[in-house]
Amino acid sequence: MTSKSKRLQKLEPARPNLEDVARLAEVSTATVSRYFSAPEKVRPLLRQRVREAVDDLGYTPHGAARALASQRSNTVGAVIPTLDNAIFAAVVQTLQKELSAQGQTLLLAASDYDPERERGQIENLVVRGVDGLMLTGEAREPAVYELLERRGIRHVSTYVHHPESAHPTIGFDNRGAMRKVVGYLHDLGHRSFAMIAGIAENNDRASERIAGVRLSLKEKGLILAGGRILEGAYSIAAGREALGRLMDLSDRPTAVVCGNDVLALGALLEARSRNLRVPEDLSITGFDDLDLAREIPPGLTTIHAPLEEMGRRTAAYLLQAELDQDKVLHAELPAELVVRGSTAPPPR
Amino acid sequence: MTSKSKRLQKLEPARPNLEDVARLAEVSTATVSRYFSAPEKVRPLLRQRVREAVDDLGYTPHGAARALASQRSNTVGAVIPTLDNAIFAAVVQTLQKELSAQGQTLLLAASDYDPERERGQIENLVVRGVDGLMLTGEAREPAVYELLERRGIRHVSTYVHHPESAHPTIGFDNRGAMRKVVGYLHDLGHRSFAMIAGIAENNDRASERIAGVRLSLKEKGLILAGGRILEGAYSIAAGREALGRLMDLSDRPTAVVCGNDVLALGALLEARSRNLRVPEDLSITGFDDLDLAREIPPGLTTIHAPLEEMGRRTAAYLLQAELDQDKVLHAELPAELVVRGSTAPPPR
DNA sequence: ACGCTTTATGTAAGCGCTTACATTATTCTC
DNA sequence: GAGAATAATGTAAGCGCTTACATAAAGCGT
Repeated sequence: MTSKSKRLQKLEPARPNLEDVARLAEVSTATVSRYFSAPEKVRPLLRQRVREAVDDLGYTPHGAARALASQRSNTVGAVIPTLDNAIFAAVVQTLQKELSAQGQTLLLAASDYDPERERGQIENLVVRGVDGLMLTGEAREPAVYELLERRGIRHVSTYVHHPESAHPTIGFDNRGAMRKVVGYLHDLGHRSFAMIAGIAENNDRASERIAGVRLSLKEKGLILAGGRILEGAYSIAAGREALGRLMDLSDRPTAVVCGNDVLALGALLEARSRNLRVPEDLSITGFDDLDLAREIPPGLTTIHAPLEEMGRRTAAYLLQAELDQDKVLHAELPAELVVRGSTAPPPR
Repeated sequence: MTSKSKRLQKLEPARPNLEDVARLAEVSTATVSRYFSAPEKVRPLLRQRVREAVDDLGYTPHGAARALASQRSNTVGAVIPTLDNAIFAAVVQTLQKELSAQGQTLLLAASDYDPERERGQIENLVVRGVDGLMLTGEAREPAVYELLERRGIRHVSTYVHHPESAHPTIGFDNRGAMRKVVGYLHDLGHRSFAMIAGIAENNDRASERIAGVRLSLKEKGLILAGGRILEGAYSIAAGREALGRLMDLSDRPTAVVCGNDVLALGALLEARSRNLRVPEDLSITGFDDLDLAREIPPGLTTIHAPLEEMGRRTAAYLLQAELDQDKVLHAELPAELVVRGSTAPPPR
């Protein structure tokens, strides 16, 4: 008497379910279920019958029902700031591939660098029942981590390495990497520095990079004055504009350290359009090592961010069967300096 | 007597469910359910009680249960070739934003330009119960569309405009756009053309772009000989290499039409490193209009692909409540020629 | 205050699957 | 070939929610 049985079958070809398959194959629903989740447990003869019934009916399992009954979603979430930046796109790309190779699916959300929105996205993914969650950076309210822990959802902060943190991290040492950059430039003889940074607010990677530059300059007895550290969105235009402002200073820096390759690229292009020679007149460095860094003349000296490896490790961690309960994962991936043509000793 | 009730509550803080909330708030489960899906239907007093119970227990709805009971997942899927290419990343980014503004979540999959894998990804998303699906291009086996139709899953092919197709499309006219490019170059006086294309196999966008160039040259009485059309992966390196080969030809082209901006960028860089002047010695065009196209000197003449609009329209279409049953959507978005510095009349 | 409509709440039947446990068939062991 | 051990099935109880429908409460016109 349900609305379903009332109508003629021809009018309602209703999505077939496990029971329909079971009936047609003359087995129980349990067997059909096993056919999908553990085929080796069902006798070849029945396996064959089930297979035929499935094909006949065009049956497809119902993911939500499966998730509800089994309490597993085979779904992993990722919250990144934006896909507009290749470094996030690359990691998501790898993550997606690895997950999909293991029969998992990726739920993706972008926060646009807004902590409120990020929190909403995370909560949403929790509701969707993700089994694991990749986060970008580690700076967020404790309440968020509490939720994740209460629900027992495995999670990991990426793009950072915080060995002392209570939450797992997979990434690299942003400060340390900038130290390498500054050390290298200092060794070349540079004493007049400036930095074009990403926007530090709500972005621990950006602020750690700034801190890295600040601190290592300090160690060398140098100070990064207020006007010599400019923050901008990660865009070529922002890089251009910032370099323009630095070059308009009466006391021009000889080395400009950029928070990422996109800013550095903007700086490079602006320098060129001002007829400044890079690296003879001015050294410029980036961070990330995008494809373009290698290709664009004169080649951008930068830090190589191990994006693929990060994606792979993240996938592996989130899918790992057993977790060492007493030890929080802190995987440090190497972020090495790649010297190319955009750096040289300062002009006399 | 279930394993749950056997244990002490302290040992098992078990995820609270609707019933727990209902009990604590002294209302029925239906009311709690309504509190979430239609709060205006529950009296303020009860609303308050429910809210408190939810907070007290730290309750979070269970997405799979919800999806199962309501037969809606509030989830939309997208299958793209790869995120490594900014044009897909940009659309996914917009799509994600728009969906998330409507309380929907994005399930993402990448096919790596492999039809088999794409099919698997689509099937997987269907199992996951996506309410809608964004596809890239339109070339795929009929069986895939049949599945989608049988399950009543709304879907749309993007990056193409095929007004005659039985499946909805939202995109631009790849052939027509290339016509504009060729027409423009021809008007400038070019008669010797070459093309650096993306790999056409399994990629209707790439092959339509090739066809567009071929056909419009033909209309002008010109032929694109075999050796003058090179296919390569969408990478700077491939663009470089291809331009190198073209320039090694005895009969060099004066205009090189590229299948996308990345290839064009490679071509541009290679030209520069060969001391060829662009556009004086050689005109180069791209397709997509990435940020970089505007920034890189001398500025890349290219086709502007309306990526944001495509993402927005796709989201709108997939979320639309009612669909006009008798009319298949074919939204053509404008793909205009953007003239910049990389093109000029051919050298004498 | 009375019936009538409108609005708010509760009851309970599923949604389609998984899986513990019971039952039955098969394979060994000697 | 009997009995034990093992493997293959089946039975049925949920998983946590939504929603049609029944019921109760509130509002309203006169």
